Amino acid sequence: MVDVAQLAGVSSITVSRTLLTPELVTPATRRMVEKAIKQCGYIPNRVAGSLAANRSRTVAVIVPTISNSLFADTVQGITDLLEAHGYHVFLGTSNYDIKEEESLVSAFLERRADAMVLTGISHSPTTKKLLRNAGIPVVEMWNLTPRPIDMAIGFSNFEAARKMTLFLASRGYRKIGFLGGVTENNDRTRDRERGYLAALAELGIAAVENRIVRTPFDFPMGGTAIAALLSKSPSLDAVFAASDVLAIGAILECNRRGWPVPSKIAIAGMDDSPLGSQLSPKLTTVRIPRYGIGTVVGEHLIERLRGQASSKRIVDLGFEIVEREST
Amino acid sequence: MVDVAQLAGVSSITVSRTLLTPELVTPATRRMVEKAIKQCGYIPNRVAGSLAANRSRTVAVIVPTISNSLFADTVQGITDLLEAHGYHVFLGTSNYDIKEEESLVSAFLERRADAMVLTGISHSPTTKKLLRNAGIPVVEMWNLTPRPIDMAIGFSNFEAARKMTLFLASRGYRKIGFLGGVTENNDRTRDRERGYLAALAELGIAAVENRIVRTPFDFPMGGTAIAALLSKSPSLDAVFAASDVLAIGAILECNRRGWPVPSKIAIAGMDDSPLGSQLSPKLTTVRIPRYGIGTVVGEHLIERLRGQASSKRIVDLGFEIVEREST
DNA sequence: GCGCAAAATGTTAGCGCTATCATTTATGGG
DNA sequence: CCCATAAATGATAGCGCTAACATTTTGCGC
Repeated sequence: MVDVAQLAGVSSITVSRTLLTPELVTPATRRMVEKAIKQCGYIPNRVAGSLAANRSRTVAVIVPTISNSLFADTVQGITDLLEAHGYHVFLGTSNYDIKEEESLVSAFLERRADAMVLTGISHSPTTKKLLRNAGIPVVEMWNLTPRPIDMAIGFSNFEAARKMTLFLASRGYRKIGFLGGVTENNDRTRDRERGYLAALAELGIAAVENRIVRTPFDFPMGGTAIAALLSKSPSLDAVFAASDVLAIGAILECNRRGWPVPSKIAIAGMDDSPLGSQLSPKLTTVRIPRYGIGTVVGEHLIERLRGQASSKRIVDLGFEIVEREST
Repeated sequence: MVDVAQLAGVSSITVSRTLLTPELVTPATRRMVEKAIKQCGYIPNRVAGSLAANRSRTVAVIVPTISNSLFADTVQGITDLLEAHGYHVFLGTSNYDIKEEESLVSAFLERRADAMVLTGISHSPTTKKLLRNAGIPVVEMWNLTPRPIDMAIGFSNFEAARKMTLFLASRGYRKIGFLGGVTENNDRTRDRERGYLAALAELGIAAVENRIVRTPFDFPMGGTAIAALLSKSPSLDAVFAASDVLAIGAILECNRRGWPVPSKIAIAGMDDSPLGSQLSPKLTTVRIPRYGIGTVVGEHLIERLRGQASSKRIVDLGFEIVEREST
């Protein structure tokens, strides 16, 4: 930077200002400096800048996985908004493990991220403590809680599952099974299971443990799980899967076995992944504002990073049941 | 850090050493310091550390997208290896746009990443210049080139497509269409198209432009594209899709329309995405060492970051044709 | 207990930038 | 043309850490 300054015949602080606050520099000077920067091939050192300014212009986002494209839209939404405001988004994946999440949070805090976005509301006590002490904006997304660390932006996974179960009942299905995720450390899938059970209770249908299967989220497991479910409870007339991945795997397994969907067994999913509408039969599911969560998270962070008190600490973005052919 | 040092009754450099090179500190002192760290809730400032040490213990990885789970395994492979060696992986997505890639490269260089991993071998001239001048290890992955910026680790997309086309011919198919990606800025899909054409030439089959459709990689486009292809060239007996996403979309469309696969039309894909083996019919495809690419990239980077000259600058990890039911 | 090498710890300077305040230069009204 | 004010630029210090070297302590053979 000193080289650039000399070449442009100004002091280094003017170079710094040309980069950070060009409106404070006379256009003529600015052009000189910009020319010198190009000539030197100067690449600003943001590590030094972050240290001096005590801010990194960096926001960390932690999602459980990127193997499943579920969170990709949300990350895109966050990125689109924040990059437009000069922030850089760093992505980490926790593999649905709160210990891994904790170590990511530490890593990002050590690198002085200006804000942090987590997926879900289940975190280790250490994670929560670290974030409360960090004094930076924190968003928990994809689920709601009355007592967020700082902000919660998402939708009620409980209500979504409850409504879908009630919807299945309204279509005449009574023996409704549940294909759930592994609930440990996954509050979204846990709330979805709770929603399913709550709906059954409202309907006066007894919950039966062997109508429930819990399995990791991947396509083959969806197939395995529905086969297991129907062999345990052959009289089921519908299955609600806590994730489209499982629902799709289940439909494909039914196709392979020649079981007609929905006449033998109705299948509903959740998340509205793009593949669902391509299957035969097309998948009934719950649409979630995946990209919207991202943009709203971004907007709130920008507000807070500008020092404004955020308008709302808890934002419910809702969901929508999409009835297609599989129910 | 000064607080920690005082509390532990040592100098700050000892605290630093306890964190960086604990083997240089007496166990007793180490325990004191660790206790003091815990007591203070001290979080090391790696921004300052990076500035002082002139290294960030950070590796940047740029992939085209995370919406398609294709690259997720590779990223996981890189991450698994590098985290084990104390490096942190930062992920960026370029959306198949070399200008976006360029700005990501700048952003990562400004943050002084210790190494950089790019997907593919097509980059803007500025990107290449920046990276050559940066003096850090650079890997281009998922494709090969005789003249990499620094290292290339992947497989020959050309050969993979050529072999698959020849394979289709060996099964008796002669009128083979091609479902390609958008070749602009995507060297992998471009090489795959070239491989398809080279195979046709070897077979003495004339390439026909209306047996080729190029489309963005998503499931619905696979369906649209195969319908378009068969309406333009109804006599096709096979289609080779440059990506499983398209092949899967195509098979689902055939299922919807009641077109039997492979008896009416055979369909082959490439990438071996997990969904392919769940479809009816199961998808014939090319298996690619997705995770393996990641680990090999990681290994080579570690070597280089330790200052060793890398064993090889170009690594061909190969591929494998997986014949299933769709051909 | 002495001397010496090795191990452990400390001192100092400086990484490259920006915040803060100081200074210089332009602007414009009387 | 002067002075008050604003705009533009500069000097200086310091962000929190580690590299490099300096010093002290320990261990050990004799």
